Amino acid sequence: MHAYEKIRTEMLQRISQQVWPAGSSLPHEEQLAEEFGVARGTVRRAMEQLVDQGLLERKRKAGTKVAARNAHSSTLTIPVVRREVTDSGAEYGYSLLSARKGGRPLDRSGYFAGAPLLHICCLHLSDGRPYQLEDRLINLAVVPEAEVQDFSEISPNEWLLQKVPYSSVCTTLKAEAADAKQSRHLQIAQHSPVFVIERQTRLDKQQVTLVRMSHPAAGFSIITQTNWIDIPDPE
Amino acid sequence: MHAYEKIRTEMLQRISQQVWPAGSSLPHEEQLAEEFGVARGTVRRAMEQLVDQGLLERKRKAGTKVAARNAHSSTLTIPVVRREVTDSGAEYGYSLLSARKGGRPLDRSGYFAGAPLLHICCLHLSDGRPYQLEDRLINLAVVPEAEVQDFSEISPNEWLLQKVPYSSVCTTLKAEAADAKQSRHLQIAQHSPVFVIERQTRLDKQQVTLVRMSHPAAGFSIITQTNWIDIPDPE
DNA sequence: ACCTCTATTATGTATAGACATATTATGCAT
DNA sequence: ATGCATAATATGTCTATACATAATAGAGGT
Repeated sequence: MHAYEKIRTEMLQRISQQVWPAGSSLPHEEQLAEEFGVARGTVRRAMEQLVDQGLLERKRKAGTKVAARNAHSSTLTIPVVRREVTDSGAEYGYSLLSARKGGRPLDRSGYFAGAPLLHICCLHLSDGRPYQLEDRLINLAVVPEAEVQDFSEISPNEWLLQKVPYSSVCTTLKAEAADAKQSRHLQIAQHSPVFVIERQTRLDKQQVTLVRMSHPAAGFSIITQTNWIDIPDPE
Repeated sequence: MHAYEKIRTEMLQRISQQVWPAGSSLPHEEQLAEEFGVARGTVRRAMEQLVDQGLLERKRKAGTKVAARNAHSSTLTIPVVRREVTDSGAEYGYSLLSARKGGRPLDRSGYFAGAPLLHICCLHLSDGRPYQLEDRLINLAVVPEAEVQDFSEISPNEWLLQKVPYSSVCTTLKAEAADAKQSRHLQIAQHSPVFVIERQTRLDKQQVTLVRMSHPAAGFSIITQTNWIDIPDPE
C-alpha cells in the first residue's frame, strides 16, 4: 500500500469516527506532512481524493474543513443495453421497430431547432422477453451517416456510442405509467409502472441525439455502490 | 486558465474530434510534455482527470489509449429531502407517521442479523402535497441514541446523515406500482407508478440503516449532467 | 517453434523547492 | 468603532529529479 493510500485511509477513519467531526478544521498540509513523515505533495494527493468525494472542503488561507454531509453522491453507470443484458447472464435480442425521417414526437422542447431528424424505435430483449423500448431522435445535421446506416442489426444505442463524439450528456430518470405504445411493445398492462431513462446528448452547442429508454418496472433497477473506506486487506 | 486545464481541454478536443480515435495510443508523457512545453507532472495531472472520467486507459509499459466508450457514467447526487424541496422553491413540510421498536417489514433479506431495530415511517411534503414517503429501519446496536431521539420534528434522514458515520452506501433505484400504504400516504391511486430509492448504509461490516423512499412518479425525476469539454469562456 | 530470462520502457509514486493567489487577519488612519 | 490598505498564510500550481514497478519486447538457449 502506497503512502498516499495509507494517509487517505487514516484520514477517512478520522472523519468517519469523528476524530475530525463535520465542520472542524484539519491541521494544515505541512503539519500533516510532518505528522505522517511524508512530503507535502503526498498529503495533498490524499486530500484531493477526499475533496473529490465531497468529504473535505478547502479554501485558500482558511484551511481545510470536514464537509457537512447533506447529500449522498455516487457514480451512476449505465452500460450499453446489450452488455447490461449479457452481463446478467441472459441472452440478448434486438429488433428494429421503425426508422423514418422527419418524425419529432419526442422533440417536445424544440431542442433540435428545426434540424433534419431521424426517428428510430427499437426493442431490446433479454432471454426473449422485452427488456427496453428505445425511442430515439438523431440529428442528421450532426450525424449525416445515420441516414444511410442500417439499424436492423446494430442498435442505434451502440452505433452512436462508438461512432459519434459528444461533449455533454444530460440524463433523467423517472417512473411512468405505461402508455399504449410502451405497453404494446413491452408486453405489459397499460398504466403499469415503467422505468424511463431519458438522455440528451450534445456536441458543443448542437443536439446529437435524444433518447427515451423504457423498461418494465418489474425486475428492473439501477444499483450504485460507494465505499469510502478502502477494503481492509487481511494483513 | 492553468496549464493543466488547457492541456486537459486540448486532449478532450482531440478525443472528441477523433484526432485520437477510440482505441488509439497516445504519445507518451514525455513527448506530450515537450509538445505542450510543460513538465511531465503537469501532463500527468491532466491525464489523471481524463482517466477518472473513463476517457483514457493507461497501463505501465503499454502506454495510454483512448477508452472505448461502452457506458455512460455520471455522478448521481441525492440531497437531503428537505433541501431537495426547498431548492425547488417549494415549502417543506414533515410529519412523523410511526416509530416503534422491533419492526422488520423492510428487512426482507435479513441484513441486520437479529440486531434490535427501530422502524420509522414518515412523510415529506412539498408545498403541502406528499413528496416522499420514508420507510426506515435503524440498527439500534450501532445507533443506540436513535431510541431516545424524538423524530417528530427532525426527520431520521437528516438526523442520521449528520450524526452517524458510515463507510459504505448501496443505492437502488426502481419504479413500482403503489401498494396500499404508498397510495394512502402519497395520496395517489393504487397501482399508479411510484419512484423508489432504496438505500442501505453500512459502517464497516454492520448495517446502520435501510431506507425506502417512495415518490409519486408524476412530477418526480432525477437529473444528472456531465460535461466533458470545459465551458468555453468568452476570450 | 517454444520457453525462459533479461533488458527496456511507460507509467506510478515520492520528494523538495519555488512561486502564485485567494482570503483572512492585522494595524493604521479616520 | 469603522473602514481601508497591507501583511501573513494556507492552499494551488508547476518544475525537476529520482526511483519503483508492471508489462512488454527481445535475446538466447533448448
